[in-house]
Amino acid sequence: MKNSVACKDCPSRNQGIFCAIGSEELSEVSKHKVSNVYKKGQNLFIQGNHPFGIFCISSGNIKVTQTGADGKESIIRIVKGGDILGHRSLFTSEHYRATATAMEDTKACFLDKSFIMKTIENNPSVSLNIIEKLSKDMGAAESWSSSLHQKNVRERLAELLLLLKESHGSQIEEKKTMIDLKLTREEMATMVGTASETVIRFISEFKNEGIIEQEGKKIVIIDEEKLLDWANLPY
Amino acid sequence: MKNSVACKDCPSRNQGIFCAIGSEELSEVSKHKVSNVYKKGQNLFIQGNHPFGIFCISSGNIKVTQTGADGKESIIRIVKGGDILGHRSLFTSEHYRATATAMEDTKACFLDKSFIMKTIENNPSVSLNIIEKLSKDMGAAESWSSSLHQKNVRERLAELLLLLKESHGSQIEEKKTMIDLKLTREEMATMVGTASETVIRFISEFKNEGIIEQEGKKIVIIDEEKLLDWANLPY
DNA sequence: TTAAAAACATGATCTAGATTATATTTTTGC
DNA sequence: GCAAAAATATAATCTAGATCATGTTTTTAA
Repeated sequence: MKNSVACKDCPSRNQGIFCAIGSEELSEVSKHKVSNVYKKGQNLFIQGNHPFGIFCISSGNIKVTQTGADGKESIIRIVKGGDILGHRSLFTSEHYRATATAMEDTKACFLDKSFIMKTIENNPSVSLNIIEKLSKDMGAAESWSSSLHQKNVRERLAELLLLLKESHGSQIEEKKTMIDLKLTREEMATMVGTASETVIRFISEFKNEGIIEQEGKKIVIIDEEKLLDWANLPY
Repeated sequence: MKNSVACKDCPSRNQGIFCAIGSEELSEVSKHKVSNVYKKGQNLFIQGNHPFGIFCISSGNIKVTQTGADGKESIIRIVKGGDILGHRSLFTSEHYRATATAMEDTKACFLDKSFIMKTIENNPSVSLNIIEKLSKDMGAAESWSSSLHQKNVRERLAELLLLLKESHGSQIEEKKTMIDLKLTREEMATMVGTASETVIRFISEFKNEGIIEQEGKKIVIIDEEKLLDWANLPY
């Protein structure tokens, strides 16, 4: 409860699902929330556990991973400040299907189920925002799924970099956009569905071809055009 | 408008998102709906078009396909009677990302956007049902996506048959469940992400091993245990 | 600061499954 | 009812990318 900031002063306030509710209602949310800080590597929730509410991320990036039968991990989503987390399992009354891990030090607030449900029922704007968010995520998941079918690794990797640019990019100078995420090649491999060696190989190729460069642990896109070509996107 | 049945008499009434609303409100829905019949092969909507409302399927199966840059098609979902269709694109105000095609003669009702939005705002139960549905679909999409990463074709095909059994299975006798869908090997291939020849091969193997058999165009699962083994599911 | 552990890099092999080819069976339209 | 088209079947070859191996660099922790 230290580190606690009122919702109205949350850095992510106007991106979240509560962006359109009135200030009295927002202070209700504020009263009910429990703030928390997660260190890099800490889990917000674990696959198989029971959900009791949702998380509102105020800052930091969180990776959502699914572990298969053989223990292999896949990153299925990366969630950033302003997003909500854990809603899917909450609304289906299932156990968590995935594990959420802080990729860096992260601030998140927790809201319990009954309060969330009450808020949804009383605020159509909140439920519409949730519907919209789920719909967007669903579209992204399905598109990505068909990319997995139809594209080879190089194309998928190019597409991944473009998607990360959209979601986590920040322009650092004319024509240079940095992806604000520290991802290992191994982690990218689980997102693209390949071996880490293969990702290493293609990332090196992209670097040699002047498409990207490395700024410490972060990737900078310097030739988006070529990347778009390589990604072989429809429409 | 022939073939039109009141919502309260719809065969799919109690599975849909309107299952919990009052009878006066349901007759409102009934008044606003436009009923339609689609012949096998007809499209309900096409990738790239603009959505104006949602479809409530009263009977029949519909495949939702995405066409990639090279023109290759992938089936990303199969929707059956009782489900809604086209909501995702409607709520994100995007163009349709996929094409919906009747797999057999199908009855569907259309509800326009403004009416849907009004109904959601006035009926928390409807919005909760939509949230729940989207959450379920999202979970399925993400699980499947990580299966695509982590499993080989044989495992994925086994998993697909089990998923179709859940969604479209009907028990025809002790230990025999028929999948009520006429799918070609080619179509299964696009769902699993392989070549049709590969699906043909493995389906033949499953038949030889006494795991499945064919009833006309439909597949019957006769040894679910073995299929579960092969699918290599987690938990 | 320095030793151990991750992460990155690159080459050599190997294999699941794509592709190509050919034949048979089933379905469809006229 | 029959010809054409689509779907199924099976075998032979080929390749993208997995796996294995070995070395270097970077990060971490003590």
